[in-house]
Amino acid sequence: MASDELKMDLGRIVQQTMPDIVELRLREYLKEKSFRPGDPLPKEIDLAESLGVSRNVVREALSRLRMLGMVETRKRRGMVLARPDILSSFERVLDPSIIGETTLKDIFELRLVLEMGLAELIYARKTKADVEELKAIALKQMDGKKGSFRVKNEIEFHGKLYEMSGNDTLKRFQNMLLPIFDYVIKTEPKFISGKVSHLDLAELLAKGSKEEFRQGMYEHLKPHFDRLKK
Amino acid sequence: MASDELKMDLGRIVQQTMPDIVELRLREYLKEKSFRPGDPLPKEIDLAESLGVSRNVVREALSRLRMLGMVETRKRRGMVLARPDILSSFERVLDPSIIGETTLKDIFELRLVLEMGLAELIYARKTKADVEELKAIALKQMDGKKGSFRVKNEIEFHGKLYEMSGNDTLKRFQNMLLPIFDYVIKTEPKFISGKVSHLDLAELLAKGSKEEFRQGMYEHLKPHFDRLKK
DNA sequence: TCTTTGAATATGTAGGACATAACTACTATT
DNA sequence: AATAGTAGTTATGTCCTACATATTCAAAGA
Repeated sequence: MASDELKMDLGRIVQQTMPDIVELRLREYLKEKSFRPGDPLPKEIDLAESLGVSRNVVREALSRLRMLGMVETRKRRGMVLARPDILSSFERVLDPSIIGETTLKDIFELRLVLEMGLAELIYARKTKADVEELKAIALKQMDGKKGSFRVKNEIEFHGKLYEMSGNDTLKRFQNMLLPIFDYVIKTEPKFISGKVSHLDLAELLAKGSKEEFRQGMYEHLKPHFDRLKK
Repeated sequence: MASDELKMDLGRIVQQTMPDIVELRLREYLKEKSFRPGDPLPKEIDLAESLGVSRNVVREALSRLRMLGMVETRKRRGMVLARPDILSSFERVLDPSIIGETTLKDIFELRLVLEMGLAELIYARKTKADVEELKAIALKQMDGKKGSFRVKNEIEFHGKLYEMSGNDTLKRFQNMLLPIFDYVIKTEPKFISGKVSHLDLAELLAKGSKEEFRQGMYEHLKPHFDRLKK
């Protein structure tokens, strides 16, 4: 029996299957020929013949590209290159119960980094209406007692901050990271919150400087920062 | 002829193909039964029979999951649930020539946000050796004249910063965003650099506070921040 | 000119066949 | 008895054929 160490050192010989290869070749092909979204692709049979594989194999590869949103197919008309949504592929894989411990930690840290850097975009784009809305969200929290409400409100508040960044991709990204945070929070011994509340942050955003706001955010997230390991 | 706007508003009715449905059902199935990495999956024929579809359809769906690294298959032994690498799926889709203009801009902004927030992790984990190495990289730049070297050195410097974050996922993420930045830079009228140089940043990191470093980073990236649109 | 009808075509799905690798159990050899 | 070799079994990998279905295109009809 091979030791785990040996396994680690040598790695596993992963034999490429035909669909793997075809997927790669197709990707190269699209890049080489600099296909643009909307351009039509050769039909399956031609691809199969050119590559010297069965139509089955080509279809498996195409199925992958279709999943990623790179190609769209319609009957009779054939296939066209499409513009993939970069986040939807990400979403498929983001399952906290499958992701490893280390990656989970990395992603949680990523959130901290994002929220500290977010101040730049927020201060470049925030409007009065935004700040008012944020304040309203923060105020709602004062009434809420139940834990489930707290979590929901937490998400709403921070979500609003991302929204204020004016960066849609970022906002969506945060949105799909939520289950991860949720998972991490749940595995924490207890819910710890920093000295700076949501309302404090909203006030800072209304009247304070970018640096003051960031400092406030740091304090708000401090319990998490304190747990960062060297 | 339908206008592009109308198309955008209504979206296209995308008819779900069988592999689409099967992929979804399999994903649900794995979640419901709370499969863990290493657990064996039923064999293809059984899946096909249970779902009432041909083995072909099941294989297309499985091929997708295999691509994402969610399942691994070995002959005779069957399939097992695996731990997907969350970034590899991302990588497949990150082609600047295909991604839309807006998303491209969003991603570039994401970089700015990351580098501003990165200070937190860097200051929590940096070592003397790291700082020295960073300084060495910054010094190399002084000699270089050619543009290609400048870009390479630029990447090396910022890459080192991500590395110092001690967050592997983040570092890899940055690495795969590089082609995007490259693309954005190339479409810029000219290469503009801020007042604060790499060497300045390295010095700040050695002697300055976290806030000073972040301020330096802001100045370094200032040309980009100035171009942020409301 | 507009509508309708039908043929043509590329993808979608099914099902069967066989190759191949890997596991099992058994056999033979020292 | 321990090891090496052998044959059989099994699930995946690949190929092939057939047909359904949607969509386009063009010809026929009003």
